[in-house]
Amino acid sequence: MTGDQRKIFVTSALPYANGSIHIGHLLEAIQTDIWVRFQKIRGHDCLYLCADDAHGTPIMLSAEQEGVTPETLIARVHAEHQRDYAGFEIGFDNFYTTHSRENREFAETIYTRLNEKGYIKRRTIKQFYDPVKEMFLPDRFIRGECPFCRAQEQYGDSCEACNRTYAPTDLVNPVSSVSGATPIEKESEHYFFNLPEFESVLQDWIRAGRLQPEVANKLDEWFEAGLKEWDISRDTPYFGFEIPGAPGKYFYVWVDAPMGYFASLKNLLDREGLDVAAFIAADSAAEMYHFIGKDIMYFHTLFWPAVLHGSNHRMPTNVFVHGFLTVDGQKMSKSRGTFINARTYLDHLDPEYLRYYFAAKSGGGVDDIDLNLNDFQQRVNADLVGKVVNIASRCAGFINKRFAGQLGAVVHDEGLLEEFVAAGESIAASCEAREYAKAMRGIMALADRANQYIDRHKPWVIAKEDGRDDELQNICSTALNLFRILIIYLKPVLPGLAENSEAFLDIQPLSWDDLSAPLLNHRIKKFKPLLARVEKDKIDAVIEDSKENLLIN
RNA sequence: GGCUAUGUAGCUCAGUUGGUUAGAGCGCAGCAUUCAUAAUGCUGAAGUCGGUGGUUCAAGUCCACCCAUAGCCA
Repeated sequence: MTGDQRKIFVTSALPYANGSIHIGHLLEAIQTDIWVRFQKIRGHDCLYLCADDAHGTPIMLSAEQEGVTPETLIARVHAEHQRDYAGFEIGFDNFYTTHSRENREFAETIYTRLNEKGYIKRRTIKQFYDPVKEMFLPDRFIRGECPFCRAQEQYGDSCEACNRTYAPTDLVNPVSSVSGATPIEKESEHYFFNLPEFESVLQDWIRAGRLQPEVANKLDEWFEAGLKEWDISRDTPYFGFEIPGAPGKYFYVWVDAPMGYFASLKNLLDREGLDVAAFIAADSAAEMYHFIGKDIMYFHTLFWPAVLHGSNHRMPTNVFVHGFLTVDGQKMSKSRGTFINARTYLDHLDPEYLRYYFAAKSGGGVDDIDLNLNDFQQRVNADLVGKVVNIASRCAGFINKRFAGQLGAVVHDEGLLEEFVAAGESIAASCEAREYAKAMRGIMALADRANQYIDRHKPWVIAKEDGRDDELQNICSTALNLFRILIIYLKPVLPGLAENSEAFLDIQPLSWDDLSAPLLNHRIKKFKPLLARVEKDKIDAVIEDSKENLLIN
């Protein structure tokens, strides 16, 4: 650990304000939160921003269906999202909304700059229109027969049966899913962002950045196919920000969504009397990272960097792409009860289990991650309760009962303790690279070493022999110090376990700097179970409740 | 349909630029132990590395095709 303090800001993708947070969202939020907590515990200045993505047609229509204003809807969902994330110990520095004053300012100034530089073009296009509802229809609100395989009830952009894509006008017998009317084609003037003009800038950015190889490969494909202009406007009625100087035209939700990262940051910094420019100006020295799912790469690796560059802002330092979550090897399914909402999980299970399990399976790549429920239970119990917490559990009794909670004065095995401290380097490197699975394997290998150490010295035998009190005390104290080091390493993943452990050891919050200073001659508290085991019936209850939610909705 | 990925022991995953008998954890079996939330330690069984062909002295690792899965096609 050096004195070079980095200035970093990090985001998770904005959840859409039209539904609940589910474990798929949490995969990303947990991966991000672990990284942020890791940076903080290492002494860096790191901010974690997120917000609700509150605009677009689906939200407008949902609000209408409920008979409330979109503002009412998104305020309710915002509160719910905040609560759910907090339940999983996601430590946002700010969780804001794209429907905010700050975001409107960003959208307007960025657009105005792009327009002044000639990056915005206008063109009239033909689009499906619902004559009953009197609105243009997004592709997913048009349904019909697939032109290729003739499957019924397919969306306007692609067929779920044969997986092919097409234009909504190709659908056979199209129907508006808003009103049931047959849509008609209608002309409208749209605004386009001239993405192709940024090709060389983006190529440079990609070469300079350190994108994951899979991501770079995908980008190559898009470059080879040729970049296309991006339609950034939508016609009224639309819930969003109106485009300056264009009455009745609104920014497409994906235009102002990433700007929401900045809005959230600005909202936070304004409260603290700090200037957002230090983070977002073209010459900013701060690092900026986006954690996103593989489905929204295009927006974050092409549109967003181009928009930033075109409007005189800095570009992202990197974009970290992860895969999707499957449950027991399959897509999350409402009927199987594996479409698990954050709230449903929290009703029965400790968030730390999921945090650990996701960490144990995150390799830093774009492959999908499977939540295997059986493996989940066994892995969490074996690793966290059986290995890590057990170290404290099996030594604390001796210290408490025989030495009134007082730790020994001498480290019984200096070499082992040094080995634990030294392992921090590679664990930190893995965390930095988001290879949490590797980090967890390293930590569990240390936990094995600690248990072997206890087995080798058999405190329960020494305890029965006269005149060996110092030895007993020092062995148990050493093991507890090994445990303390493991807790430092696990703290970004398991803040709750860390907090319980700090209370048990009766110490201040641990940080990476505490590694090399062992606890000696120190009085600890009575040991209480630091983490309960995962019970099978609780997992079953989550699945059952997830099925029930299906019936209610 | 095109593209980018993924497919390794029952389960979840590692496998660097191709090179001796393919690794780990969980689970399982046996033994030991009883300090600990039936936790721990030791030993062991278990894989024709998705399939078929090919390149090579040598391929889980390279090439072609095929199959399955995920995402993207703005």
